Amino acid sequence: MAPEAAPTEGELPRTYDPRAIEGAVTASWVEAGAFAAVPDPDPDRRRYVVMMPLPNVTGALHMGHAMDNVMQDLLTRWHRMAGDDTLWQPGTDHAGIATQAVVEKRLLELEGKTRLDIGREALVARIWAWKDEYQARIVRQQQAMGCGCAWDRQRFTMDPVCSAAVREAFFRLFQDGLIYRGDRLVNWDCHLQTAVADDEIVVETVQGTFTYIRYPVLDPRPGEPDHVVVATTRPETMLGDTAVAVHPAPRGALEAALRAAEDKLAAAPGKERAAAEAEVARLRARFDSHLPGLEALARMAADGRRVVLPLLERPIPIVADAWAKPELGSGCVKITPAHDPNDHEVGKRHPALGAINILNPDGTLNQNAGPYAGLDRFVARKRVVADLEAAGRLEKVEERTIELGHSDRSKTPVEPYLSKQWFVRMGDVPGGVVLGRGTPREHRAPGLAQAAIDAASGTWRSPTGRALAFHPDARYQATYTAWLAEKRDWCISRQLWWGHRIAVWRATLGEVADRAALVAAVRAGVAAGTLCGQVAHARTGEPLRLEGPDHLARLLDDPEWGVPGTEVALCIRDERAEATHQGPLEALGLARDPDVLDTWFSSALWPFSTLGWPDPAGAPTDAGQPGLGARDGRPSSLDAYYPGSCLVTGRDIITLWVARMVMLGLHALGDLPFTDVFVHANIQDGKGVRMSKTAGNGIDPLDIIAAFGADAMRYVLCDMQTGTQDIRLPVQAISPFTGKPVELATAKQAVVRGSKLRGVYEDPDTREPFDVIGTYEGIAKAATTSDRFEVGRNFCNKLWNAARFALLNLPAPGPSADSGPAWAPLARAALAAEDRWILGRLARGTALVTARLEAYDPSGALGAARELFWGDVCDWYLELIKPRLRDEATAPVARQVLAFALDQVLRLLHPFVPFVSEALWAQLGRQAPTRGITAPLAGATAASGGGLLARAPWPVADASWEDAALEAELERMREVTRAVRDLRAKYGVPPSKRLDARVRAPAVAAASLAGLAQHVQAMAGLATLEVGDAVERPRNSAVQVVGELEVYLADVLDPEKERARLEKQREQAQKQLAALEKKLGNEAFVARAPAEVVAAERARQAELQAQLAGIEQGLARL
RNA sequence: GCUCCCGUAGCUCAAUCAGGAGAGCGCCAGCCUGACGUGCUGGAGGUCGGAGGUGCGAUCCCUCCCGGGGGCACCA
Repeated sequence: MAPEAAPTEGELPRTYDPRAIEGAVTASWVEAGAFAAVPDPDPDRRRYVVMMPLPNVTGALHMGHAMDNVMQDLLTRWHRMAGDDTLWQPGTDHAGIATQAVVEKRLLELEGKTRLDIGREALVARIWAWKDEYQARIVRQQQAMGCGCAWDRQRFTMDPVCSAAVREAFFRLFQDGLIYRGDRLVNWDCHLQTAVADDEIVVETVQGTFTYIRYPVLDPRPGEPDHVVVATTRPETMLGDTAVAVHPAPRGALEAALRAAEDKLAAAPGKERAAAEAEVARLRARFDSHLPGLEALARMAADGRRVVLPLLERPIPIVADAWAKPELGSGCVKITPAHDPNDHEVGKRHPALGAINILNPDGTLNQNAGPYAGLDRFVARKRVVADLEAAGRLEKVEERTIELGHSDRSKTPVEPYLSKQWFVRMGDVPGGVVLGRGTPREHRAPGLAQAAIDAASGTWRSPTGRALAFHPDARYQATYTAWLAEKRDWCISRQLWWGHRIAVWRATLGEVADRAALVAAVRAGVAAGTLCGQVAHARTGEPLRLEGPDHLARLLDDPEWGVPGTEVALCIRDERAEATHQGPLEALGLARDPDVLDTWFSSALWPFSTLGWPDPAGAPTDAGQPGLGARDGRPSSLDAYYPGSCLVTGRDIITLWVARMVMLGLHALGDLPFTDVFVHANIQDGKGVRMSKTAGNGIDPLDIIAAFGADAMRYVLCDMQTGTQDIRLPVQAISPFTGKPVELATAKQAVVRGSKLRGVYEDPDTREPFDVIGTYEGIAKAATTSDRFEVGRNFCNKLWNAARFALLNLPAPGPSADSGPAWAPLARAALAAEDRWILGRLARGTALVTARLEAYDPSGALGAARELFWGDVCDWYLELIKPRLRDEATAPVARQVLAFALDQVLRLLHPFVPFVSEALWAQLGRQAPTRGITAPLAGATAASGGGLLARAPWPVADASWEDAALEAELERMREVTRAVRDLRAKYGVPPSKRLDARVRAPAVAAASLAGLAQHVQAMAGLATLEVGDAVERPRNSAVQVVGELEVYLADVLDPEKERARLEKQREQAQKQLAALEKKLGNEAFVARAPAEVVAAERARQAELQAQLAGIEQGLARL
């Protein structure tokens, strides 16, 4: 067919154009409900459940998310094809503090207003609008990537279904005494005015000061120091000091420190010696300079002596506590229990000290700061220092770099702040905790954290026999276990407006109008299971769980508890119960806690909140969504899809999220939410910085899809996913002003409205700002690109064209199809050698791809599929059958094998490149509706199990096609072909020139090669080929030695070139042989190496000797 | 400070149990070969970060050094 002829009906276009197929393929999936999860009534059907690591709605997805999503899609498509009842649950996360911060920031930037200006209701409404916008955008991105999620099950952590689960989980943990409210030092964000978790803090090195302050000793006696010196980076906190501490036994502690330093010096490698020596010297000097004073102070501490806090002139005690290290600073330390975590611990050891909070939530000082009340903490800091100096109490001020924790959300320094917060108890509890209460999987564990640690221990099994394991690299189990082992209680309250409001109503008894009515209400509620409660001790604040309907009544008669300061906290189970209880409780004087829950609390429930727990049948799903309850003989979604299978994520949320899902899944349902944690690589930008929404260095996958196609992007992501090695992705932005590419690794961040917005860069030519992640209104959005994705597009084009070639040779579709020969089973004997060979390769390739997927090795799996498709099918099989396809007598068998090979390749490639494979599959189905070798394959047509490739069965390797002898014969044929091609290239013979060749080979090899001679001729462009064990080398022929074979190519001899070429080969062979002979000449090697290694080396020696002999002969005949 | 990982071709990354170093891109040369120039054929290119050690044998195991990154903790 001439190129300019119009394509026949149904013929594929010449060039792969992703945009022409992606939309239609997506539509066909959606229309068929290809990814819907419908619980199978058969309890023995294998399930495969992946819960999407819910992206948060602060912004759009970048390449890092694309990697995460593609990995999940790869696994779920594969499992769906393999026949599993598969659910990939999509959804988004409200990301409490992050989203509120983004919206608040925008409010301030665009309208100059704060949340207090517009109020709680209006702010929350704006956040919902933001959420709607970004959730839609995220879904668009995921669908464009080809994500085969159960889209009709889309959930959001604050939707009614998930909210019901959050409320129930909180109620149950509260009821079990695993949630309590306590006085804790939290990390306080003064800007957002909320507590933030440890992992929401970024520590930055900043320039700071060390302020040394003198505290005069009250009534010093002769021989005693008249003051102590303490140092601090935050001088204003001295206003909250309640003591000064000194080590109780300074000499012993100093000696211990000196010994440690000396040990370190002894072990110090060269570079660290000088520093270690200096440290030892410094410590020795302290025995004279500091120790006497410290010992005096230790005695004074034991005596109950005091110092005077400057400025406020408050006497405070000297206490003895090992927290004060004689080897550091002055050896004394100020104790501020309300504003320093370590001091807080000291405070607990000396309860009489109390704690003085000097901060207001907004970071100004409160009335406890006396004359400094009302000042911002940074203003107060300066004034305190100035006043100390004026009072002569300032020893010195040092400039120093300090590590300062900043809130990741507001970027302002966090303050340790004493406040009441809600916590989940992570540690072991007396009697243990009940996991999966009321389920068939109910069992006990020492505590929540321990339960999660045990789950990954290797020996533990859940009641259903499941355990947790990390893939492909088990080392992340150590991260997980190490974090859990600390068993630090989890602060779950946030002082925000956006989130799940805690459903607890509280009051002190003093505030309760009618105790009898309260007792009655609690009795009724607890008995009905709609209320549970805790009381907090008036003095210690220690919580006590109410057990049984009458517990509160008894406590109120107890003089220890029945006092006005005792606080009662009641949790209302759900919204229906709230309708009953809220009014009466509030009338009694109880008020709802204003806090909301940490986002990770609702995220931790994701594997079952999405499935309708605790009541799938009653779950208030959205309009158009399927119900989650059991019906039509099918189990509920919860029963079908919990416990799940695999969690796919980057390593950064192993502790934040994975561990918490494990704990809360075990607590609620008694089983693991998944058994496999697949930790994939993170995508880094060109500078090696991990892409993240907050860093603003993300790249929009839609840009890459627009430029190269979704399949190309997926191909490259899969190919990059090797182990857990992070991947650098150099990216250019296309300037919206000049159209020129801008290398982002070197581009300047732009300053817009006085601040550096994340993800906004400056055009190097126009100096105008552009935005690469598309978050900012009014800033031009730049498309991004990276040439790393070209290989993906090239691969897809190759696949497209190979399929196109096959389809051009298969019967045309449509009414004329019946003119072609019908499908018929093929006997092995009817197949040509290359047919049997490719069937063997397909079997081997299928097994290899499957094995690599099972090993969580997407790159290996894709590599195997690519090698099979490109290396075997395209480079050899298609070329080998071209002559047969031109001959109607031999074409039908070749066509049938070709259709089968294409079928198998498309199935194997589908999880990697779903769009192009699905499009080609449709065309293959039209032209070869029945496919197979000995029997028709399942899943090829609508009649045999559904027309979509996404739902077609995964190939099963048929090892009976593997034939080692045949493979060896074909391999010899390929080697001879390559030898001829190599000679042609070396001698510059144009491919169009037909040559005469001879091969001398031992009889057996010669016989098999002769049977394949026509292939060598065709593939190497030969006019004639003579093979035998006695063929003569023609005069003037070049020679190539291939193992025991010698290939002669006539009429190309240029003696000088030939000599040079052979000499080079000889040199190489000699070099290798010499190394080998040296090895074999080593008696120790022969004696001590394994026999099979020695034998292999001997065989290789023989081979090299034969080759060398052939080369020598060739040289001799020149 | 503790701890983990990484360093292999110009680039981005592989290499199972220690036994002849690979892929893709890029580069060089040739090719308008009956689907594909987003292609085909051939080729060059590596002191496996450095130095020691153990082994018959080290890219691989051990120690130290250099360089890069992550996690945890702490800072009077």
